[in-house]
Amino acid sequence: MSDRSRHSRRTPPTIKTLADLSGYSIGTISKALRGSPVVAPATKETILKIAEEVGYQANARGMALRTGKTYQAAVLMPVTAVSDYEWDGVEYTQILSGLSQALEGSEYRMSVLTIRDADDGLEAARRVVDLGLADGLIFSGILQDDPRINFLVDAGFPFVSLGRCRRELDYAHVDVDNEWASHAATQRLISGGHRRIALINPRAELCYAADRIDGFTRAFDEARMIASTDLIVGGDLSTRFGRESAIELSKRSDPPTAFVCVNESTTLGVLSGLRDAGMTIGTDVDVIAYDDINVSAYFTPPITTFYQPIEVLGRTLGQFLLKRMAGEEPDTLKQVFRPKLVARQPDDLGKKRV
Amino acid sequence: MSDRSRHSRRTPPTIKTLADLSGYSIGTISKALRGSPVVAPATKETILKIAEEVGYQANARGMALRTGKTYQAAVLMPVTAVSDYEWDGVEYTQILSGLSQALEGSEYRMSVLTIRDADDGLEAARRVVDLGLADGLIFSGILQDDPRINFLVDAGFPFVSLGRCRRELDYAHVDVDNEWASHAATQRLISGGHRRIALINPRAELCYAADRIDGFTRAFDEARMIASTDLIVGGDLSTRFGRESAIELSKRSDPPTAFVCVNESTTLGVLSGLRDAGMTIGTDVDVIAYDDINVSAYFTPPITTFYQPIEVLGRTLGQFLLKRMAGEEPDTLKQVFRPKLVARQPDDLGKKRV
DNA sequence: ATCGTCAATAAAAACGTTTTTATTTTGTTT
DNA sequence: AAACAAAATAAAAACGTTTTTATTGACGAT
Repeated sequence: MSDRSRHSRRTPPTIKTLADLSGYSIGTISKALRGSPVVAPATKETILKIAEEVGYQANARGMALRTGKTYQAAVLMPVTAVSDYEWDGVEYTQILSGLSQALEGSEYRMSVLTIRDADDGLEAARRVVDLGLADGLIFSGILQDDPRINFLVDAGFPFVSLGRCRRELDYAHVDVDNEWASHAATQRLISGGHRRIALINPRAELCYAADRIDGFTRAFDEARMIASTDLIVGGDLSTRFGRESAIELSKRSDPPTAFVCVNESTTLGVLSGLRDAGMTIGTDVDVIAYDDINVSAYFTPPITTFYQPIEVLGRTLGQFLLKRMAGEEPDTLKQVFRPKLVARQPDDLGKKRV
Repeated sequence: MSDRSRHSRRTPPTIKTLADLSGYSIGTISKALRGSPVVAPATKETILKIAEEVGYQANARGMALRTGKTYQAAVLMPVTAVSDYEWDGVEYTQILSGLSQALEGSEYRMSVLTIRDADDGLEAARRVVDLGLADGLIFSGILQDDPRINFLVDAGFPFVSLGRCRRELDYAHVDVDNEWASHAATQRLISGGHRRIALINPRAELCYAADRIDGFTRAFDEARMIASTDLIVGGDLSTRFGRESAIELSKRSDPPTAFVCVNESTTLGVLSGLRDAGMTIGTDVDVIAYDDINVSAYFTPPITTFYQPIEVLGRTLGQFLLKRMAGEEPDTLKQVFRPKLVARQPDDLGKKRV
């Protein structure tokens, strides 16, 4: 044991080692290991046994060179240059975690490329495709007309996006039903008697910003009311943005009585801003959030959220990507998740105040 | 342009293309590209010009096979199996971000391997070394006697750890001065008149748990007081753990008047737990935290923290790893950061209550 | 003039696979 | 028994590099 491990550290066994040991040629060894049907069952068994014995592990670099594959799945992870803005991207831990679960059994590993913005993302996607850095790609932060999607569809390169852009293209994706969630949150507040509702939204270029506005206005339309579109703000999803937005909006002549927030980071900021503006949650104002890292329950006070475990999205992304890399067509690889309502407040202040 | 790009999509230029185009042999091309001094300056220039013209990019797989290098830096990222526990690991986004900044100019890319616990981590480290999955390794969550460090030092494999174990070994690392931070926090509370101070700590196996206890007790020792070691609790660093600990500790016959928390996740939980226990921060109890994702300012109320941008740790990890992979010895590649005190509360309740 | 030295380059080997093509063996058909 | 097909395996080529070894030509010293 100690002897073998010492030997194997010296030079790990290759296909050639197996050839010498078994007497078969390296071609036959290769076929046996890959389970090709042309090799006789008895031979295959012998070879596998020897491979097992010497602890043979295929050399990824050799395979990569010959096949042109990398056995890597690349992920584009957004990072912001602004350094005092650190909640940003926390959900990526969950995505990577889910992704790695999906990739677990497969022979694929995960490679992370960081990007600063969408242009940077396109650049990275180009590198992945042109240099063959990976066999498949995952990314998020989809724009309304996302250049990465256009490029990759055009190049025929396997990818799965978290989010969908608004162009009619056939590609694999996973998404949260933002239109639905935003509609449900807004509707809940309208039912609670609210008329002036603020929507704390992502930047307008992002596709799901539009989805959320759609759901928001639909809820008002259905109630035959005028949507408070003047209370929609968009920005980076930082805690600071949430805080500043809340303070700003509260100062208006006709301020909101309720907030719909797009993620937990902004929510924390909104709560902080409202506190400073002298507003008390549940007395002066209601807040509904989208819960991305499951800590809304611990906010002061706990607030109503829509919850969708991001890890599940990550896992689905991984499963879809594996299928896509195996050659499956994108048309069946599309899934939109509906987050679950977790009601922690009545959210009916609107009634009480009237 | 369109024509060339179409051509390059067909078959990207290789060293052989350059050989044909220039009339030199592939060996000379290779040497010219790598800047070997044996090739004549004029020749080198010609070759580089042609390479530029046809947009030559070295094939990573070919290089990898020949050199045995992968040009990948692997990161072990911990993920927990428990799914409703999602704050966990948020700081990894920052680490990856910093790391990628350091790797930016280099030819190295970043590969992420997820691990469930320290054993899993050792397993992953073994795979990286034995299969040559990467040229260097980064990991955190160091145990008091960490098997990964022992293994990698023994194998002579380049790595940098975030955190240091307590064994006398020579290896590159980056760390936060937890002993100092914990001491400073405790001392501040003692100066504020507190005697019964709780320490919300990580699991005891983790090396920095011991560091924090050391600093905690040292502060008491220096004040010639008995440390409230009965108020030290350790656990996973979840929000739930913070909350449950706070509730539990508040119920004791001799409860703490102050808390020192190890990260923001537990802090949020502690605040939530204290609220439920009917305790008001700044009136009944003081809390000092270690700020990892820069949101403590938005807590209710904002609390005093020790702040160390994790991205900086990540960047340093990357810089050290590059040097280590370039063959530099570990003895100069060691750095311990002292977090910065951000005082947001007087933390002197102990005086007022007496 | 001849020999070695040096510089520049070419040629060949090697890294570990997979895949294509060639060869051998076995069994079946006539 | 000859011819052929099928099955099993061997041999060779290829993927794109780097590195080692060989070759060529020019130059200076004898």
